[in-house]
Amino acid sequence: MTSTTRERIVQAMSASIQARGMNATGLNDLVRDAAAPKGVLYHHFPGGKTQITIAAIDESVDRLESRLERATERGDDVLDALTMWLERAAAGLRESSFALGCPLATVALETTPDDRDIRVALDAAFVRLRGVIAAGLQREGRTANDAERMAFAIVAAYEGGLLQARVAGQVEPMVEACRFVLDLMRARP
Amino acid sequence: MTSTTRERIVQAMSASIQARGMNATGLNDLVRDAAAPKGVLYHHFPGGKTQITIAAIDESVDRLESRLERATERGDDVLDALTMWLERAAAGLRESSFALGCPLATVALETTPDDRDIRVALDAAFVRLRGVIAAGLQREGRTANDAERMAFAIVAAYEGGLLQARVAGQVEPMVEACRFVLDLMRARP
DNA sequence: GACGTGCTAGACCGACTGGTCTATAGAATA
DNA sequence: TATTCTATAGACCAGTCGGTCTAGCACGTC
Repeated sequence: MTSTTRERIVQAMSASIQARGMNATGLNDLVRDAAAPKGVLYHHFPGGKTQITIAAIDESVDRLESRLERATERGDDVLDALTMWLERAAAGLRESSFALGCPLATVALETTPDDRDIRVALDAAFVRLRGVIAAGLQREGRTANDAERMAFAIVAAYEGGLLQARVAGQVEPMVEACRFVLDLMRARP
Repeated sequence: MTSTTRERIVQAMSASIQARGMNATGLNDLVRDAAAPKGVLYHHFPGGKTQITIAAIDESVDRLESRLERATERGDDVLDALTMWLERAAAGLRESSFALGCPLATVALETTPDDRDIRVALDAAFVRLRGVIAAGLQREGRTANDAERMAFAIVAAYEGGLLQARVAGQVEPMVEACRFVLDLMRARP
């Protein structure tokens, strides 16, 4: 086993959130998937399920952010880079038989305003992802204001399209929604 | 009590899904909110929690569809009508202190492909809502293809924006994302 | 070797879950 | 009045939940 117990637990949580969501993920499932005994949860995550969820969010956004940075900083047109990202996301969704979604969005809809710590982590996560997109757009001459608004819209189209695609069992809702938004943006400098 | 026991249970489920999601809603919560004894669940919903969830989805989409039809069939410009809808949604979100979301999206992210019946109900729900929007756009001269694509994008922007707004604790992500998409569409005949 | 420390290991807990059961009240039909 | 059907009513069930506990193992450092 190359990874630490703690890492395996966080990864199991991320994966299960993508497929089933936070509330449908039991701590027993987690220790089974991570091949760990129950007690390690108490040791590594004294904050309980909330702490594991936040760790999974942080791990997910780290991964997403670096992939997004790599895609948008390659010098090509940012909107083209996002279109390619979209194609790969669609392929991945189909490969998973429409089982896997975005872990951030799923947890977002499972929380109430009382889950303060989780929502703070989620908000910070979306701020970072939008920041990468907006930075790329600004590098291409968009104003800070325009870039931020476009980032809102791009992330929204992706999350909202993905959600419709999963229940439809086909990628079209996600692909069409995102492509439509990206094309309109391209047409308007 | 003006409504039937069955209706009160379905409404309690809809409301709780909006706030907490399906998995965080216990059957005990439901019968408490509906002021009903446990046994009525067995009687009215022999299909268990799944059947209650589907009934809540159907009830929600009936309500949403009729409101959306009323808004888009008034003869005004459809995109203007949707902008007004957006303003009201933003006001409602703020009023709820960012507690209430879309019941369809929440359940969508809590289900797996194994939850076939629920996903079928959700897909049908989104098809109906997109259908109302696309019909309005076609009445204004858009082609069927364009109208459908625009409906994908509008619903996606709404759901994705709402999700970001809830964790951010401010309406901007939803308002900016939707307004941006609607404005771009207006600029392109 | 003794000791402290970081971590593994799994038994165990009360609370709660979705779901089932039987008893019965009330209205409609015979 | 007798019977039937629909719906209410709440006790009850096995299973699972998140979480806690103590025991012990493999390390270093004194």
